[in-house]
Amino acid sequence: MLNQNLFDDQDRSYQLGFFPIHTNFTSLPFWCSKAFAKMPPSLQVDDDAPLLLSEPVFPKQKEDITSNFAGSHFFSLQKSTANYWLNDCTNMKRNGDQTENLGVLPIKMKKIKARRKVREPRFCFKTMSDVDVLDDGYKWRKYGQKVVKNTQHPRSYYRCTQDNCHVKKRVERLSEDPRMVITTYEGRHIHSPSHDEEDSLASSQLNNFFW
DNA sequence: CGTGTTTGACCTGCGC
DNA sequence: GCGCAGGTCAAACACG
Repeated sequence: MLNQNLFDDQDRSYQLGFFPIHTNFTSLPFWCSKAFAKMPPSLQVDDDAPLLLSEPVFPKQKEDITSNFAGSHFFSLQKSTANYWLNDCTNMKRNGDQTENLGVLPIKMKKIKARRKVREPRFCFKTMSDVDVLDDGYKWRKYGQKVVKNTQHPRSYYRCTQDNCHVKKRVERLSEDPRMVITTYEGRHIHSPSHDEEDSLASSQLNNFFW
């Protein structure tokens, strides 16, 4: 298994996702639902600080880790039964056909608050963009739009168009700064990005690895 | 005609 | 239990 060292059956932990972050970032991605967990103070997002992430990039090939993301910080988010872990995978490198994590720095987060209902994992990105819907390689169908209280801009709801894939995303603009787009992903894709279908077979395992 | 968007109605979770 | 707000549905509509 590619990232075997990130799985722990005894602790029932599993990978939630990876965050390649370019060097010009001014804040870390944050776990969207504050009810789930809170980042440790050193990683908390300051709402008053300028928030800028490069567009969320989802590497399709493992070579992307060492090529396209060279010089970038690269984090993985892992969930166990009781905690969230943020691993710094910046020094990940290839070793033949195997990819291994080097210099992984697990950061233990606060205990997860018990929830009444189990939800799919969510990831939230704040991106400075003129367009609302960022190209993440997947095909989405809009199924709703809602004006959220105390906000000027409507929130749009999208579903992945792939059969049997139940991933959803919400897109809204920050009321304090309309230049910022907040994109929230919910769930995991069970397929490769739509523009990458020709090598979906070869990358299917990788896709599970990354998302 | 097929596909995607719009939008009002309806459903559901949550706080009080 | 009630009311509010967020999330979803689905019919109507737009467009290529």
